Amino acid sequence: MPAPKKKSSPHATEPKPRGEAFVQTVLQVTLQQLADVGFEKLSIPDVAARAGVNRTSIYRRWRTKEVLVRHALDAAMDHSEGLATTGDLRTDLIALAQTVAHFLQSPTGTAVVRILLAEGSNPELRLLANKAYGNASDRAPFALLAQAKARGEIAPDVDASTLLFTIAGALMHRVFVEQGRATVTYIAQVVDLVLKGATRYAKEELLETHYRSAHAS
Amino acid sequence: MPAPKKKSSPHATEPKPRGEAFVQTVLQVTLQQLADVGFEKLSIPDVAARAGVNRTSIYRRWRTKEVLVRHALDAAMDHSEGLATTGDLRTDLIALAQTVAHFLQSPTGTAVVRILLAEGSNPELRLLANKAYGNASDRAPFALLAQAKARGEIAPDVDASTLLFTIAGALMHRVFVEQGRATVTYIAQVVDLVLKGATRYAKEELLETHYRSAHAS
DNA sequence: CGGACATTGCAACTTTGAGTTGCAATCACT
DNA sequence: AGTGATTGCAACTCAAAGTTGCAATGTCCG
Repeated sequence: MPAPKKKSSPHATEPKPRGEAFVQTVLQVTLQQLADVGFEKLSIPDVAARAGVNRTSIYRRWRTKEVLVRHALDAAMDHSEGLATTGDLRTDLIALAQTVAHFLQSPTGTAVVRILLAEGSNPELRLLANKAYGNASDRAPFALLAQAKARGEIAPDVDASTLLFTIAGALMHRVFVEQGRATVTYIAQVVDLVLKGATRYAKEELLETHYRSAHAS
Repeated sequence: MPAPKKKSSPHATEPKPRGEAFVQTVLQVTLQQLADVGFEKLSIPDVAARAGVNRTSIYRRWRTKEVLVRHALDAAMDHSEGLATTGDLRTDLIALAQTVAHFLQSPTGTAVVRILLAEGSNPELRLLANKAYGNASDRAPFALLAQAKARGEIAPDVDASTLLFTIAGALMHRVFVEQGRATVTYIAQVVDLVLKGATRYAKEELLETHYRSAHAS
């Protein structure tokens, strides 16, 4: 008997009655609320009201606020998209930064960052938020930089995490502190800054350096 | 409301009774509490208990939590230190970043950032937090960069705020997301990254660019 | 010194909002 | 149709914020 599920009977022994829609609605609203008012101000009665359901029903499924939020975040971060790489470092970094920016500006991302910053305690929640945060950009970025470094495209003494976190920090500052949009233009500016440096046009100095090293050997 | 201080006697018309010490204690504790539990979880009864005073007394002076926090922040950001500049851009930027990092890691700074990120609404509070944030580094940094740009030390198309906010964002990420210390080493790394760029050693490409621009037209 | 004024503390009260429980209504699936 | 599970509803408990009247204490000034 084809049992992809848990029960042997072919008919749905795991009935997804109105319950499934219920769960989805509540988790959705929880995320929204999380982004809007933050973790601390989020309350189950509020979520219930906004979701158009009764508090009691929520309390019965998720005993506490923490559990509810955990499940909401869990459900929200299932879709980890692979990061397509073109081989051009600048292009790839911009694409990556766009992914991160998109995440930061989404309800989920906002919620996650708020938890990360405000919930210094609550190790369980922090862990989950960290997971969600890391999930948005996985390990791929590090591979990206390792390759670039192997190609000699970036300096060997540049720390990959410093570079990535600087970009991420710039985006966070843009979105949350300045409360501005992280446009493609802005993202490109940041990436270019970090890649080429602010002093990129001091050609004389660079040439000098080159000649010196060329003549030295 | 302002106390009726207009007395006929020329002596201390602004009496500082036990009230002054009271105010200072409460504001101090408020700041501490703000950094410890954040704005949302902060409650006047808690502050009262921690300050060893009665809630009622606090309620009478500051009607709401918002007012109390506003005054606490106001009192905390009086000392704006001038930024000494040496003329060397890298040195000055590192010094500046250290000031910012120091602020971010202080109770006041933590509180301010938490408010900035969590209190997207509350325009009044946000405004004050912004003021406190900006206060940590005033306009001096912009002058710094303007001078460097005038000297041709940095590229003319580099946006000053992008550069500064990228550094600030990197520090915020370090302190709040990674929850690590912003050491001098790390700060120098970030500043160097932003100034020189990750691709600083790709001499061939830079030379190529130079030759092209030299031979072209 | 002493009396008026202001400030703080104290205790009891009201209010608000989270969380709980028993029961009726509803839906799903046999 | 009937049975079991799920949701809604209404009334409750409980904790903590905020309020008020009054007593106690300190300060100022004649």
